[in-house]
Amino acid sequence: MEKENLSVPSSRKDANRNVHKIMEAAKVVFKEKGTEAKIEEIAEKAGVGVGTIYRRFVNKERLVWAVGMEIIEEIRDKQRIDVDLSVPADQKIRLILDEFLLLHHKYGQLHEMLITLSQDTPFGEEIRHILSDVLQVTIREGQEQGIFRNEDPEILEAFVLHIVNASLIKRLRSQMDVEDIPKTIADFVLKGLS
Amino acid sequence: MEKENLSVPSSRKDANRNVHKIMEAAKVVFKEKGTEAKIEEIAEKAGVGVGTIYRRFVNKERLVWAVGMEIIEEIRDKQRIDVDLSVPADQKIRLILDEFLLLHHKYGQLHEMLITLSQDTPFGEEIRHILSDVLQVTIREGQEQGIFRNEDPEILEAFVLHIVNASLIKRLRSQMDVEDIPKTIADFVLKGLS
Amino acid sequence: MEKENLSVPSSRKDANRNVHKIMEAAKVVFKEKGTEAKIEEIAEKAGVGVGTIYRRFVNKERLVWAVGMEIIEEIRDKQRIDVDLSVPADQKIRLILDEFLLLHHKYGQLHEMLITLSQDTPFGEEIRHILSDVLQVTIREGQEQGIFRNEDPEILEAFVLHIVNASLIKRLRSQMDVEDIPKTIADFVLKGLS
Amino acid sequence: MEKENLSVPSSRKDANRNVHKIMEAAKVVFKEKGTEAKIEEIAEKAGVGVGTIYRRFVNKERLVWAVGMEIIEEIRDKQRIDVDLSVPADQKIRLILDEFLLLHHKYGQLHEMLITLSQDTPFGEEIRHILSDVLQVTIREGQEQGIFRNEDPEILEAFVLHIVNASLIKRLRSQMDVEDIPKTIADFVLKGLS
DNA sequence: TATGAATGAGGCTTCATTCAT
DNA sequence: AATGAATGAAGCCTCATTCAT
Repeated sequence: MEKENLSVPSSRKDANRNVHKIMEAAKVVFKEKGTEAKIEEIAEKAGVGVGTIYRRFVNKERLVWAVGMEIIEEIRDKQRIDVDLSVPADQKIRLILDEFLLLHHKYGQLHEMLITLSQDTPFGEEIRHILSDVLQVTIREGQEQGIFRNEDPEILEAFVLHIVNASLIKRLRSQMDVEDIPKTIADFVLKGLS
Repeated sequence: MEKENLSVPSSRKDANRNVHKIMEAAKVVFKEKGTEAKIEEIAEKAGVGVGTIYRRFVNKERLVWAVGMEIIEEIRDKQRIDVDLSVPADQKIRLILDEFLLLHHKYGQLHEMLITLSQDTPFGEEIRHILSDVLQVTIREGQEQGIFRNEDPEILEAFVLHIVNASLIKRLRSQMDVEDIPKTIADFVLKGLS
Repeated sequence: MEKENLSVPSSRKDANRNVHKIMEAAKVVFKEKGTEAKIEEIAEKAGVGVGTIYRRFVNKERLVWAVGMEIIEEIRDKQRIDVDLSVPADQKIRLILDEFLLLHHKYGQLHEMLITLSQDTPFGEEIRHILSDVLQVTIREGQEQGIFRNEDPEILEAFVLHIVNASLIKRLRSQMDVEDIPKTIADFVLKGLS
Repeated sequence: MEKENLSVPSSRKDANRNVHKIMEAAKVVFKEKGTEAKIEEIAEKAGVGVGTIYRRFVNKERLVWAVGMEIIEEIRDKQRIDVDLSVPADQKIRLILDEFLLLHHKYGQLHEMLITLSQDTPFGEEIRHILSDVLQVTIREGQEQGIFRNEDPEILEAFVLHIVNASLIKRLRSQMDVEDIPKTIADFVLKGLS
């Protein structure tokens, strides 16, 4: 599915500048309040009128999707870099998880939004695919290297993806130093994979 | 915190029958739609007027809590039985996870509700405590038996609890037979613990 | 209009005892909250069920009327005693005002209720008549004694009645000692009459 | 307290036109039904949607305040003109009372609303102050001119203010010609002051 | 007859979406 | 094209009144 289906395209530069402002504002507000965030608040933070949002995004749902997709892509881009390194698969998993955790720190509530999106919407397939891609490649790599067990990579990937979750992190934060969390999670995941 | 804080108590049979009908309807509707469920819909499904719900539950939030607590207790009761068996700790973990998964199958969206509840409400502490109790005992048991590694039991328990999650299960359902899910999850968890 | 029109009559003693309990409770609650008072609160204070109130008083309005009428009659009875004394009319007015103020102290918000009742309901005529009766007699007396001016007694009486008002008293309370209020009001009224 | 606290300000012409329409409609409806008036009815009479009212007035209470304040100010403005005339204090009182009575005729139930407002809300102080201001100045003037007695002006003012009351006027209307009411009230008040 | 649980119309308020400027 | 004011359906909750026990 193309980006054009999410935000209405325009040839004007200022219009596209607005789309960008709206997306940035939406990220900030969705991060704090999740899908409950009000359109008006996003408009205010973006410095545009609500009407402008509706000119660019057919409805609230589409804006949510658009924001979700952008983050997904941000995630993928970072992971791509990790996956191209020449280190053992378990090292890569650690790196990928680190990226994930950074993004969680950055996007808060948005993670939940993505999970919901990936389940309930027509974009689900797309989102799942993007997120899975890099992880599965790495898992297969690990299996070939004999580091990971021979379970279906898709399934292992589902576990990994699921573990890197805002609510788990929140929970762990109350029980350990924040900087230890990535290692702890990676340890658990890698044991699960082995 | 006492149950009386959740539903207004009454000595009358008919009143309590209605409380029961409301709770059952709420479970069904919450299962489908989560906290977004409308009071009117619950009332209709319960076969009572909205006023009846408000007579027994101060507001919607309290009804959510009440339903949550009841499920939590249902979970605990089942787990208690497992934990008293004389089998190795890893066996118990498998059993406990089986129970969990059955309940997830039964309660759907309600799981998300519980997670949210356990984070944001005054009942959180209580809920976390109930859910943790049995698991931690078993984890400690496993550590004494030398089956599980010596990480802080609270942290291990957080992982286990987190993995048994509606969205993971939903995801796995699209990739494997439903009856295989419990074993797959248990395998992953037990590896993570070992 | 007869009392029977207000509370449904009953031959049973316990029923009449309930009417009494309800009326007393209603007075207390109306005093505090005015007509906004909830039936359930009155029932609770009376120690009866709401159903019992509705058995005796067709609806809330009738209960309000009944309470109003009873107070009106209490007022009249006290005034009757004053008016039969053999003192000059201005003395009597002072005494009558004293009674009024005592009742205001006793009944608070109910005074406003009576005012409203006397204007908007079929009982208005009756209430006005009872309240006016004694005052007008005294005013006429004063006019015959040459103490009061010869304005229409009904009109003078309207002024007197109006001045003895909960909100005025409340206001004065913030500016003078409570025990001085009756005299201050009486002074003003008597000047107005002279 | 500033007007901005009552209605949300806006620089747009159409918005302010609506605020005006809402206030006018509210005056009319409050006049008839007092605070019990329904928001929907006001919206309908104003020819706007309910949402429009809520865009400008945080809640119903604020709308009541806003209407109250506007009337209070209308009263004060008229009184200011009277008080600046060079006539004896008793003449001024007559004029001020005339204004009051005109406004009562115009605003009906709203008078009760103002009384309640001046007692129970954060605006009370402000309202009392505005209403008192002019009257007290005139009373003091009369005392200096030897026309009024030397009672505390605040107290005398309380009486005057209290007498000019919707319910008294309503009552008098049933007993005399409407055009005679102002004189009758003024006569009584001035006697009370002398 | 007395009880209090049940009812549901009706009120307040919110917010995604539309539309006039 | 951009704005933000306007809209109104829809949700939560209250409470006078009814009705089953």
